[in-house]
Amino acid sequence: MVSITPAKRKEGLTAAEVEASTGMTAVPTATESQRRPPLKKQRTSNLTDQDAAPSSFVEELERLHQQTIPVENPKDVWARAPLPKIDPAKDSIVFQQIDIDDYADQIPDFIDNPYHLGEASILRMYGVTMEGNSVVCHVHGFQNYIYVPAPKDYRPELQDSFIRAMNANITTQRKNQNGSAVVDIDLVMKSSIFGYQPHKVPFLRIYLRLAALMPAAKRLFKEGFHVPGLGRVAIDPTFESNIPFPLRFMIDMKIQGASWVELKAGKYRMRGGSGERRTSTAQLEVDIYCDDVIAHQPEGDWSKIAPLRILSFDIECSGRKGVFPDASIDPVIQIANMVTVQGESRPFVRNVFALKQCANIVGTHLMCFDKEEQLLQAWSKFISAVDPDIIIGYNINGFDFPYLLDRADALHLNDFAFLGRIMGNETKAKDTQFSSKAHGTRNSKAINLEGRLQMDVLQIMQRDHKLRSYTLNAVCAHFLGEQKEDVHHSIISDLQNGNDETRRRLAIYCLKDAYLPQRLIDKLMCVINYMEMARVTGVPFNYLLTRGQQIKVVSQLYRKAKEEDLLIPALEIEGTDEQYEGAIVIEPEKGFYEVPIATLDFTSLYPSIMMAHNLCYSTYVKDLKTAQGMGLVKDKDFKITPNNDIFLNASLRKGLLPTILEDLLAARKRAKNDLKKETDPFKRAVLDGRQLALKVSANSVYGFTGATIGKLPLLAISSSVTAYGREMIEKTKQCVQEKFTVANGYEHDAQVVYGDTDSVMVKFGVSDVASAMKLGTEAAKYVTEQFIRPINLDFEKVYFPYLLINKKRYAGLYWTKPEKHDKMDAKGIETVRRDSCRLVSTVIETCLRKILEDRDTKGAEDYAKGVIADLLQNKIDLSQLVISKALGRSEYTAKQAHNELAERMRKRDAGSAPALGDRVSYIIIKGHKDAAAYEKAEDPIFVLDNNIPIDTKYYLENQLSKPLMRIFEPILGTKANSLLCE
DNA sequence: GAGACTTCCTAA
DNA sequence: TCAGTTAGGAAGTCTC
Repeated sequence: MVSITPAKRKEGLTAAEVEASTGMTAVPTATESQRRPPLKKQRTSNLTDQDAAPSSFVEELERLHQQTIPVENPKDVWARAPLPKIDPAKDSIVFQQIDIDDYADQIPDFIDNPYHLGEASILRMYGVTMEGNSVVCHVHGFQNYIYVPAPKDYRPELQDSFIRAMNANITTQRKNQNGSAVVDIDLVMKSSIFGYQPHKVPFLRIYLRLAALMPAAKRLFKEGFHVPGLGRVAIDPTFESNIPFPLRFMIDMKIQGASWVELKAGKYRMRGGSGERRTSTAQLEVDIYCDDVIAHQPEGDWSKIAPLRILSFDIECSGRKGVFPDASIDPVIQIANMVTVQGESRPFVRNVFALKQCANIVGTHLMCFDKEEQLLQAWSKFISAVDPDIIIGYNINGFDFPYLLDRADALHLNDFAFLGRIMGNETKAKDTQFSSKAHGTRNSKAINLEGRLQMDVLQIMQRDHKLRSYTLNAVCAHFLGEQKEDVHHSIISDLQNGNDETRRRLAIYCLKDAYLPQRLIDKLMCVINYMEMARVTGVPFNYLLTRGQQIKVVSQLYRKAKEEDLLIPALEIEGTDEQYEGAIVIEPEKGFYEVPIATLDFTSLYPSIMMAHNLCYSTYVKDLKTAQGMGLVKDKDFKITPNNDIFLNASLRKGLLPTILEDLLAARKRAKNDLKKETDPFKRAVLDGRQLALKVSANSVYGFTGATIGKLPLLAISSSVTAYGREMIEKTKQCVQEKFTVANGYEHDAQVVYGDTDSVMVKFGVSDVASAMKLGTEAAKYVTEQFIRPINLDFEKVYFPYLLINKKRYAGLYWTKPEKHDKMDAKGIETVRRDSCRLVSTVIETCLRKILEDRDTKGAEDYAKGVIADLLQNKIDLSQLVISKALGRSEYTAKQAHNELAERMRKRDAGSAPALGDRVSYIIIKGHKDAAAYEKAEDPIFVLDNNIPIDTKYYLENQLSKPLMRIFEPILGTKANSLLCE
């Protein structure tokens, strides 16, 4: 039996209760802040009774335990379902592929090998069968290739000479090649996607023996080389020569990311036993020829998801006081693990690997070790035994994995770091950097775990959700409405060095930190949503976390281009800083509107513009002269965009991007329809994830064409899109204001009071919501008729009342039905910004509610005055005053509060100081007169521990006053000033 | 002390 | 070798 201990519960306050009793409640607050307890002082030494008290999490463990089927030995549940007997002659193998990589090796004898290659690139697909067996599949015979336009005098007879010349040059550049670089050349008829080409022209498809030779081949063409019989050959750009090899394979074989593949009986060969040598730890290892892999499109029955095993883990290490743990010194003392089958609600493995004895925990398999080396080795074996498909945790890429690897290294454990599915492949942490305009720069680490997906929940949160803080604590409070029970790192060592009970306490914390990432992933349905994104865009699952937005569009573009014999050039990016004009923002008629304001929106504006006007690389013509040269006639064959760019009409050639967008939007419509009919919650989740992925994908096509630091920028597309958009908004405004007039028999003259990019806000003059809705619907229909299909203006909602503060800043009650408003909506103002302190957002939010919902401006004023009084009397809890900002760069020209603080913190303890990309929290403390804000910023914990006085004047004058004035002024006029003078 | 410039974050 | 877009408010610092 699993060791059962009756939960030893000492009654005590929960952490939240303790916090609540110590915090001050000067601010009656909106929902979000109620979930967040006030900042509490962290104890840094001396264990108290409370430290031995078990947490309420034990109740959760007990619940999980009660659902567990008892087993003799907890390790018995680790292994996967046994592999059924397979007869390769009779049984097909069907699995969901989740990861793919490639390597170079000798091609086995039984594989068809027409070029008699020795060593060649081999693809390796990893996956899981519906029965839950893990699979590694070696795919042979697929050669990487690039295209170049055939040189003018190229003739098929020159092929051997051409290959020899390339080989001579490539092997001289790269020595260690075992065999020649170029395997074969095909002469094919294709055309470039980049600019309209009326005819296909000859291209050379050059097959490379090793995938890794692609950059060398590309470079060779760029630099030029001599071909006997042809002369000097220099070609730039080459085509399709910058795509990752596994993706190339998937595109050509029509395999979508995370989709199902089938290996027919008789077509594959099993490894192990008397067969080929096994190289992986997967249950089933097979070889197959590339053309024999059958790809199933992820639709209908093939939308299902295999019973993937998800391991969530967390480690604790024993640090020294005030110093961040250092793997060369500080031991790993506990590792907690939870293993769940995707789609099931309960982890079937819950265990802790602990250093030194530890009291039992209900429903938890405890493994205690005397030596750290034993602990680490046992955990490594546990990974192989459980054989997880997905490994999750919080900051596992940034901390847990690197720490474990460094620690194993420090202890000279030679057999620890083999955590992937390929035998002999050592797991290492490699520094990586990711930087983009949207997400800034961030350093992280890449961990190779061949065949196992990694989902670092921290990274997922940072990518997908804009939050004020990304600590596990803050994220759980936000999404799960519950707190992680925080153990300050300085007491971890004390707990470890205490007794069985204190170590038990620590283990419970550790377990909960392993459980929470799983809860988050489940709640946000990350696995399903990411899989659907991989399926929709066709990229391998792990690209979604390790790469940017562009690869997803590239994958779709390549797939569509291939169908039409179009080739994609590998442009050298020269990082131009040239910008193009974006969307229009209509000058707002600022003010407080106590009449309904109807909002009309263009649905999927940019995608619909690209579809309506056939904007694409393949329909683009550089200039009029070129168009005339091709005998094209304006209007009949092409149109000139408001940006003065030329694109063909769809009647002459339908663009690829419009086709991709139509497919995406049609697929979304299908998914949404299916969703309406579906009742099974699991299938519903899949469909919902799909429609979301389809929408996001459609919207990112425009951004891709405008990405000047990108794979295939064509600003003619992006700037024409925005130009059309600007024209449309202007026209919409004009249309509405001209049609809805007293002169035309309407009650009032309509007025467009604001509009941004794809929307206009209309005051029809009517005083009730129902009439505004009716007119809004009528206007949307009328305007839509003025545009080309599929452009569509939609009536979406009414704001009433509506407070229009400035461009991109407004608030109002949001109505979609005339009976009752749906919610209060705020855009751009302090309530939705992460860089204002919580005091400001809650005060503004509460004032807005009083003004908009209660229509009680006086109440709002009194409330604001009350808060100001509390602030000046120091009655506001510290947590309300924390300001946070992202540390966006390592060098700043101007001094910045958050950066100056980060630097000071680095001097105190480099390990725990904020890193590039992290959000830095700070409080403005009292300083000498005239001190700049950056001199007065301090770490909230430091302020609390050292009882440093707060600069309340700063919070009043620099944080509260202006936002308050901005919302009160449109209502009270200059009277608003009196608010602050008392 | 005004205004240019830097930085962050949001709207769409 | 990788990295989606522009518009725009607001706060703070720098410069003269």
